[in-house]
Amino acid sequence: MEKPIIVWFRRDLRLADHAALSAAVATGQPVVPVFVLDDASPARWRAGAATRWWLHFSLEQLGRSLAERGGALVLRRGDARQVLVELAAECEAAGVYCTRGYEPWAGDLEIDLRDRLAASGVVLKRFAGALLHDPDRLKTQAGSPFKVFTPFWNALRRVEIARPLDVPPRIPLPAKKPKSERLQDWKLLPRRPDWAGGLRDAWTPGESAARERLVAFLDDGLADYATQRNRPDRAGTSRLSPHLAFGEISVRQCWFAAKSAAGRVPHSDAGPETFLKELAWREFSAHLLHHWPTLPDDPFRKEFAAFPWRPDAKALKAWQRGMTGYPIVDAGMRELWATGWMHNRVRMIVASFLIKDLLQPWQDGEAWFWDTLVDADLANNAASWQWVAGSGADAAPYFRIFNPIKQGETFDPDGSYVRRWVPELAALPAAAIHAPWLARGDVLAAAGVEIGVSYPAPIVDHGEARQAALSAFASLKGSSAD
DNA sequence: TTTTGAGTTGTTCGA
DNA sequence: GTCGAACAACTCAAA
Repeated sequence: MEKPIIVWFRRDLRLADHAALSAAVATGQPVVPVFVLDDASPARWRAGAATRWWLHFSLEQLGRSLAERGGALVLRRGDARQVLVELAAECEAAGVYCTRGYEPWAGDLEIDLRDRLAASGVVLKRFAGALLHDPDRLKTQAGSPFKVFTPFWNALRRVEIARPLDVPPRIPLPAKKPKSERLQDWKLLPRRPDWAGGLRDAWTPGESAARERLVAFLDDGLADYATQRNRPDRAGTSRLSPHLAFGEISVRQCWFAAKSAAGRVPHSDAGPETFLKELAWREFSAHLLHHWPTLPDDPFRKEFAAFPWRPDAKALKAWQRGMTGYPIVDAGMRELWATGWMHNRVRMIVASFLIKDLLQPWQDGEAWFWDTLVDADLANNAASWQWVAGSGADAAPYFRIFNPIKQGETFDPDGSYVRRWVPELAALPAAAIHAPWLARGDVLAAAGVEIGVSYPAPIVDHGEARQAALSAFASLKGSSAD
């Protein structure tokens, strides 16, 4: 009897463009697909609550897709290294195949696993698949990793990106099927209270939904993406982020799909170009994290370690709950809480508000996003928070402080985004909705709004907060380096 | 080695 | 109302 190959699924919950799975099938040997619920990652970066919700359904889908092709997904819990060594012995596997991970702990974990498997004669093979290109092979002419996006982008578009692979038609079962735990027993879904109703309404996890989302976006989002992506009141973004975060669709599939769609939109390439650039930002963040593993915890620019934050549990709580008194900020935070996702433009606004208006450490915002986002991705999350804080690679300059009123008026001009997520302001006219505390008394009364009662008064005065932030950032200048 | 040009997403102020 | 400059230097990447 031929020895099986174990395919270790991680953040690559798909069958298409899965090099490890395709290679395993190509050996002609039986295949044992396994997912290990691994809490070996540092406690701070364990899967958050929204991530666990998504994972449940994504695994359910993956199991079904494998079964349709003759395979059977095995679920196990524990330290992945130990679990995989045991499973390999149990089913007398010849090898373990997986997609390489780039989180700070992933490399060491894979090497350790390789050594442990080798001790019992089992080979570990790692395949690329999480990114467009190998982070160790995209360097400046001087041989160092890029720290600035534009040259990174120029270099990325010059390299050849591997074409996506097809789904293997059949997944051959081993003669003796290894035991699997039951997904329900993992208790990934919330109960008492079941807060996931908004997530269920907003999302369909899984590979086939991911592919449908991509097709729908190419059809009616891509052409106008460059302008519409900034409008939280419209469906102008791709909404692919959670699917990408779980690897239900690969970034290479997205890349090539957008490129070929671009050829069909000859009048303008701004939309496709902007989308490719966004994929490149994801890539840039992943490469940064690969080369600077402390990115999620420590400021990339060391002088920011001396920043005079003013940690304040009440301010943080008001921000988390969407009770800051700034409608565009509160709308974003409530959209996040309800659906596990927030529009990209609004992410920048709420992050700028937490960091620069409330002077809360960016790590607190990062941790909240990590727990609440269905698309939580260590690299994107860390790099983006540091970008807003000004402490990151190629970051926003410190004097760039978003004005939450102006941002609301520009990107949610008729207030429909705010009305949707902050219903207590829904009856206000557009002219008043982004700064209700400035509205005339009769306008507020007619809309049934009482500032400080039915909706909070602004937690800070933006003008004053802006000045305080500018001087806080200016104070860094003198206190450099030591 | 030294030099040079450039650097995602903003806001405010004054002419 | 519109427009350009200032906001702050500094580091990066390439020539």
